[in-house]
Amino acid sequence: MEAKEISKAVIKRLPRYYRYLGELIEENVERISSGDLSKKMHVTASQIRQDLNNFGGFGQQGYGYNVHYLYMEIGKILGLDTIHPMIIVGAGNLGQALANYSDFEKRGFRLVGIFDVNPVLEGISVRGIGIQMINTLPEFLKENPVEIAILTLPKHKAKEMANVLIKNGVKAIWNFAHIDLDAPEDVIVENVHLSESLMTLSYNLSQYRKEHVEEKKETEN
Amino acid sequence: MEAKEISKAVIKRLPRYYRYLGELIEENVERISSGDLSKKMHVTASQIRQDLNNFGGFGQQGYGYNVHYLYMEIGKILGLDTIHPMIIVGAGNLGQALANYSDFEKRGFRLVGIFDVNPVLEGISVRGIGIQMINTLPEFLKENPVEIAILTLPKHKAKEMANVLIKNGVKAIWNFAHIDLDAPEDVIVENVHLSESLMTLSYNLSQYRKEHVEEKKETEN
DNA sequence: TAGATTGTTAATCGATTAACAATC
DNA sequence: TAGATTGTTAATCGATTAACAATC
Repeated sequence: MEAKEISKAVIKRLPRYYRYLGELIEENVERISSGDLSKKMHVTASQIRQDLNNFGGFGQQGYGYNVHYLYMEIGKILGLDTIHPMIIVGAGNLGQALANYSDFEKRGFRLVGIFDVNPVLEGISVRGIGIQMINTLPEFLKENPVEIAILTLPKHKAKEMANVLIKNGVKAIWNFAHIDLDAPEDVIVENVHLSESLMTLSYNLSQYRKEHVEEKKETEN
Repeated sequence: MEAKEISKAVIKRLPRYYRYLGELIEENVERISSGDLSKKMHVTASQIRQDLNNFGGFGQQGYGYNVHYLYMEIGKILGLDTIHPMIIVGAGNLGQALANYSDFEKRGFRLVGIFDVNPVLEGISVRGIGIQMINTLPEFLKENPVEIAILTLPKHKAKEMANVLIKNGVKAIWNFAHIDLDAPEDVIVENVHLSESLMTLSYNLSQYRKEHVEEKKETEN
């Protein structure tokens, strides 16, 4: 049985399904059809059924999908049924903001350490976790199982520290630095490039304006 | 002359080209061919040429692309040649982290106000800008031109405030709240759903493990 | 001019949507 | 059983890659 590769596009949509299903649970909705869900989410029913069927038949003909069951199943697919020990590397504003993000904990992402290069920050406690100096990191990784490292260091330091993380067995890096890390293929890298997101917004803004300056031309047609 | 719609996929790649070109400028590289750039960026040369030709012929046969010229042109396409006045709505950890992000300023994104609902924060200054109470926002928007609002409020407050922003003429929302805003089509919304990004990482991590637990099966083939 | 490399058309590949038989 | 809705195959659409003539 070949492990059929699931496309990145599908995977990116899973968390959004998960979110909507969570909301439906809060509203005490017990079942939903792909048709109804598609209206809520502004996607096609076909896409929902195709996406889900990559992972198995979660629905039932004539009935639809059981909301709670589907929620749990997608949770499992996303790996939210296990605890993921996590460290933050870079305790600046963004690092600290993420440390304070209690939602992650709920989903099994457990913060176990915070590290920085700046001695001024040493010992300062964020959400009960003291900031440690980065030279203690290799030892820490030997003694504590860590799956995910959140990399919130400025870009000139990020590349170097990424290598330390990888060398010491971290299996995934959530990268907020504005660089492309070149990690071996057994290390997962997920990038959050905020400035690129803002530029995309800026593009759309500029584009919209251009189109509407040209509204006069439309009247000629 | 019809305004041919440019695909979202292309637009998302533009900031990355921009970033690599910026690096090339720092390395004093004057020109580059699509072939060489493709190796650096791990994409196909074909894609680079196709992408760029959506916006015009920036290169020259037999020569390649002038790095500085292309950098400037992509900057213009992304709207980085103009100033975008910007406010932050939600002065929690993330809001403050973004306020402290000096890189945005360099690209023309100028922070002109910070707002929150929490009276404890009133008057506290972040990067020289005092946090204001959110009820002063409509008046502020009347007196100050604001293009972009960064929405870093918890989700239950975010929807409501998004409506206030839209009603008062904000043209774009950079949304960090875990909800889908339904804005009119003349308001640009760019979402940064951090928890969804982390779930994608978690999926890839779990998936990788599953595949490598099954490595034993591979030996049977 | 000859060599290099673009701009662009054509071919391929993958993702989305539509359709419908299977089935609860 | 009849109606509803899935799971899945087939059709369409769009994006990526390959190829090459145009041209610097």
